[in-house]
Amino acid sequence: VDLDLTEPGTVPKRVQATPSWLLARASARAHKLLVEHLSGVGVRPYHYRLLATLEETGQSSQADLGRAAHIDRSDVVAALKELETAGLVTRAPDPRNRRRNIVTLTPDGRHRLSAMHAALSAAQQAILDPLTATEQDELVGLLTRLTAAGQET
Amino acid sequence: VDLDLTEPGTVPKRVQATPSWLLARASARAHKLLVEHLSGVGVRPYHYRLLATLEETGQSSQADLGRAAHIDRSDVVAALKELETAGLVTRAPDPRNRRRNIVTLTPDGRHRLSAMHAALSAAQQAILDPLTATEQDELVGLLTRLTAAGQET
DNA sequence: CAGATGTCAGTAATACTGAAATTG
DNA sequence: CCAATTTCAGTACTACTGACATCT
Repeated sequence: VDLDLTEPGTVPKRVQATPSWLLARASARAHKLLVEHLSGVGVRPYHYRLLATLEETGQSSQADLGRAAHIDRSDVVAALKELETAGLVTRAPDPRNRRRNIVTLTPDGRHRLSAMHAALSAAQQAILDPLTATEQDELVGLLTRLTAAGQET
Repeated sequence: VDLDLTEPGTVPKRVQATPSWLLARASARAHKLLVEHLSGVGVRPYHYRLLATLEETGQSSQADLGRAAHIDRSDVVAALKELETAGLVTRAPDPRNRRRNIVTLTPDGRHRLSAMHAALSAAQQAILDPLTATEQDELVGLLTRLTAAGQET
């Protein structure tokens, strides 16, 4: 490919230093690295977020899962269907509230989660690699403040 | 069972502080704000990048435009078609190289660009609003280093 | 011939909207 | 009736791939 979207210098001057552009580029790079690392374990970011949420909170309904993992309920359906096909989770109707599905991590799903955690860590290291340890902490702090502010709106 | 969505800690602990997650959230928020501001002027980010590039570099071919604006040439085709329909640019075959189309900003396009520049500025201010001036500079600096490092991958 | 260009069709992934059916 | 849940269908934006015809 002759088009390198991570290269910063050729974009219009009015765009070049804008936070929206820098965030888009940094996020695209991070996402690419994350997808690459997770694909080695056979999952996408959506899958991992759902599985990690499930591991942390135990059984839960799809709606609760989606809220906790920050994934829209309609997207949860599709991702969960794939995870069920892959044998990483099971879904069963909740006898106490028959609108709900109880989603449960299978032993195999729990097993493979450790490899996913490792892949996540490796991806984060690759993402932050160009920065010093101090800069990494600064960036995480600033981004945390920025995203915390966007949570209510 | 009931999860509070307004609290910032709803995502799994393993994901919560990861740069990939923070960058994704921050970028999504920035993109949303940018789209909202630009939609007031009737364009999407792709359109603006192309128009701003055209204004800066003057006439150019679609391939050159795409490289300068960091947009794939196949996506340039679609966006340019929309801009031509809207009367913001014109396309004419290059007599000196008949593979190429020469893309030119129309007077109307040039006129409406100033409103787009204003929309871009407003979006950036909204994006950085939760941070102090010092933090804003820090963030831009860190993101610039991060994206500059992704050049060769 | 290789290589650039414009074009089209299609896909991937995140994110979101609207609506329907079921249940509480 | 109203609200929550699951599900499906569809859209928006970015990003990318493969292919093809044309032209240098």
